[in-house]
Amino acid sequence: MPRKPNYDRDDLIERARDLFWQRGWAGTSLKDLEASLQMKPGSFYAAFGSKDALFELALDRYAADGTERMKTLARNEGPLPALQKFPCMVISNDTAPAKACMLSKTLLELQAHRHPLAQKANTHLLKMEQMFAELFAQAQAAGDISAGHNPRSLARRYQSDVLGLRVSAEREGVDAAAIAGEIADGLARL
Amino acid sequence: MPRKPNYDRDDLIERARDLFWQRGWAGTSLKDLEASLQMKPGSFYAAFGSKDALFELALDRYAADGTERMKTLARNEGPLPALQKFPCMVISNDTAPAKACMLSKTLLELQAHRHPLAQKANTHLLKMEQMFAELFAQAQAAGDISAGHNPRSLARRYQSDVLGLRVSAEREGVDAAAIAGEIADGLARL
DNA sequence: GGGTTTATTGAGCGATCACTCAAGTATATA
DNA sequence: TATATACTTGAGTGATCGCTCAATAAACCC
Repeated sequence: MPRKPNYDRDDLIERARDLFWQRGWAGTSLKDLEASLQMKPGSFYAAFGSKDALFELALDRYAADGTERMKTLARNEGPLPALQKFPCMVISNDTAPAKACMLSKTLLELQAHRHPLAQKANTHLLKMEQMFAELFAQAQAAGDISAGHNPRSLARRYQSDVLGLRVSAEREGVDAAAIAGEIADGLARL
Repeated sequence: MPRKPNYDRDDLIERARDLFWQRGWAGTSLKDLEASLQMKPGSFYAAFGSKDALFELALDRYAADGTERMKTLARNEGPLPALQKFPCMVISNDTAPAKACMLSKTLLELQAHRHPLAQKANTHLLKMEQMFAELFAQAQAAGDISAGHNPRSLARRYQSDVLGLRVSAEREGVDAAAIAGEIADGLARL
């Protein structure tokens, strides 16, 4: 004999992700969340338990979306073209709340406090790196990249470059698209 | 007929820089600063005016130190070796409060709020980029790097890579030294 | 040493933080 | 329709935020 909530939970998590992604953990207050999610404190805490718990859901959602976008790209265009297009893609989305990666923002903000969410971000970054490594291995198997390289090393460097690109894209007066192009060109020469 | 302060202002700024660098703007409270600087609120505000004002001094100090370290390196070893050794240097300093760049941390944390300190970080990053461009131009003039490249483009890419490296160095389980080595190797092939 | 000037102290300011809970409201089943 | 079971509301919690200021202490000039 229950009563259904009058909101879409996934939609709320998505809106929370956008807020947290853009403003960070400390930079997003419950007042901000209440305004964006159109929820009063009581509903908020009944639905999510705490600000941290919602942030974790948002982080999981962010990582899952990123992984899925990359895998879709690889399925449609092949491993190497996907790796080449991904950098440009992540900084070109003007509707996204930020250019920088939410995982790296979370890591940089909370790592010093040894906050569990920083550990969570760390884990997601590692999974992303492993996905990149698989794509590099597939590109090697397809003969698109020389087999002499270690896929895990390539992935480590690639991810580092993309994180740098996305920090640079957050700056003003920097042609991030040019950097993305250089990263793509670099992959073609491997 | 004044009374001298019983502290060394530069030393206080340095300690504040370390705190802000490690914990970020929102992550560093006045209580933290009071404890680290050994100052009561009254003295703190008499000396610095506000938390933001001290953060700005700390940011200026951080940028000046980084610039000086790089210029010293270039004076002692030449432009190209300096550019090659810098990435390894910034992530190897175990006494530093953090691996990541304070300017990029500040940018990522405060850019969304259009906080003046984010603009300040932006400006410092641009000056650093210009310094890198000068070093690339000098390396080209010395014949160490092919003259075909645009020094400003090289600097833009180099800085992006170093920022990415320093984010990666903040993670656990990532061999950042290996990435630094790859960046250095890449410069040798230009 | 007296007088002036400045540094230091620390209790406490209003605002905001994340969060709670009792009361009220809507929806399902019986 | 009656009742049980959620969900929603919003005033209000203690804690902490950045910061103020009147009182006190110390160092300088004469």
